[in-house]
Amino acid sequence: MYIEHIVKAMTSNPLLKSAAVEKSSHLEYFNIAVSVDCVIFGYEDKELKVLLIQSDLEEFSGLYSLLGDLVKPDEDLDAASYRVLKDRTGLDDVFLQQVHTFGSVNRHPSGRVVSTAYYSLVDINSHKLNIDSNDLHWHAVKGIKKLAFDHKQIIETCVKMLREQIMEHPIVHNLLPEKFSLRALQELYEAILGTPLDRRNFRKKIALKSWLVELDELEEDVTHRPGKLHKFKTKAVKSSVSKKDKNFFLTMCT
Amino acid sequence: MYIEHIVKAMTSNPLLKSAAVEKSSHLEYFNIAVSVDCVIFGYEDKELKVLLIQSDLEEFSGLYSLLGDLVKPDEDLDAASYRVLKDRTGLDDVFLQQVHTFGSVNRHPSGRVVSTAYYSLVDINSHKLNIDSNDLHWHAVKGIKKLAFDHKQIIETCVKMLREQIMEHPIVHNLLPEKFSLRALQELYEAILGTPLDRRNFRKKIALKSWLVELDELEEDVTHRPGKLHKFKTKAVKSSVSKKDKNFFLTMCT
DNA sequence: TATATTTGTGTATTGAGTACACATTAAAGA
DNA sequence: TCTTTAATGTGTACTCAATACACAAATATA
Repeated sequence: MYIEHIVKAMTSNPLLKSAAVEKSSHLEYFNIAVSVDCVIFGYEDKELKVLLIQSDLEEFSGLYSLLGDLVKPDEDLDAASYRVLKDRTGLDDVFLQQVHTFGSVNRHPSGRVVSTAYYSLVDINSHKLNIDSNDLHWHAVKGIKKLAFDHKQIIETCVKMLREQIMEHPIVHNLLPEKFSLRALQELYEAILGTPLDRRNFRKKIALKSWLVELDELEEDVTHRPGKLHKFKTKAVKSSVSKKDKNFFLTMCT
Repeated sequence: MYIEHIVKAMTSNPLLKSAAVEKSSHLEYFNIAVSVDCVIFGYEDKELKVLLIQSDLEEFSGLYSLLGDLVKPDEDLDAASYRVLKDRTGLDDVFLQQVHTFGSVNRHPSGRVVSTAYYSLVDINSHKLNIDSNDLHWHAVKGIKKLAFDHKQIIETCVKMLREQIMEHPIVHNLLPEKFSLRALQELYEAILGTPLDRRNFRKKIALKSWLVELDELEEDVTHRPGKLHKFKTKAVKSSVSKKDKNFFLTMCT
């Protein structure tokens, strides 16, 4: 993994070592690397998945880690996360949301790295998706046990954020094909929330959002009564990408 | 301001400059400084205030900025924010909440600094509060115009977060004296939310939270009918400090 | 044509959010 | 001490969202 190579290279760099030892110099304050980690969620087989890569750090041999990289000196923090996403998946028309910054001293075994976590939702079956390495794999979030670094905690934090946001914004639109049944949408919500939902109440709630349009088409290849297909309104999807104002708290007493 | 001195010192450091120029070296990735900025809120004269310091950067002469500092190589990110708070105010028993990390390339004129913002609520009139410098002043949030760096945006982001959280958690407890009237509490909420509230509905809503105990004492020194005094339950206050689980989103259909 | 499986729909209940008005209390001043 | 002033303290009606829950209609398959 790129970031790990670099860190290894740096911590063995005599210039840096001497700088770190030279306590009276203010240079020591630059001896912290800044990185981004992307929690890229997908959805397959009725499970929420996350894209992980085999760690190539000795300390974490056999473990997986998130996709991340050091931020370049002339690169905005947000831009770094888009670059990682683009480089790793070929996707660049997806929203990325900053979640939290992790900065424990010992979170990285090879040196001090402060990392900002972003999450994103991508279509595992998109034709645009282009996984660039055999080391990359989709893992069911539920089945994740031990990961490199503090990446398990990062994923947990992002899942929490994701759960908070899916009822407010139609961000899940690219976890499904363009046309989908309400059942498929409900299964997706259940997978993300990790809890079963009542069908009638779920439909009522979704209808209230007016995110969807009902099509004049039916599911095919199902062994039972087919459901009507739906798709997201382009308007709703756009607003989910740009809308950052969470003023749902303004449900205050007036 | 400490952070600004250091950054000035570093960007004039020939060692660093050569490292930044040496593009083939991975050392360049350490040429990003990591800092924290604390948005320390207070409450006085029925206004939400924030603690600012006069900037000593030439570029920002005459402007105020937030309290911040570079993170030390052996210091957790969260610990750095507590250190800044403690050094600047003498307070160390206050919660600090991470809000967002700001990482635009050009946000700092003297060099690349990625900064994580935290917010905190402190009692302006606490006897423990010990403002260590004459350059430090409380400013009404509403009246803030131009600040150094992107600090105005940082404050806006933190105010947004604060507004979201005050109805979920009793975090405002140290913006008021131990004993206070419901009117005083309401004025505080109005100041934070920037909107008037209905008295009866506010009381109903607060009562529902069971954060308060009603005392057998009345306000004094008021020129009208005195209200009953209240205080926060210690239990409620403790949970506001530790509680990080925002599962209010679990109001999902079951 | 019977069976299995899923779709599609509605109502009753509860609780929160909101709008809104009047009697009570204490202090201050005439 | 009586009147004025300015705030406290309280309850009801309406709307809307959240929830629990059941049955008829549609399709595929055997």
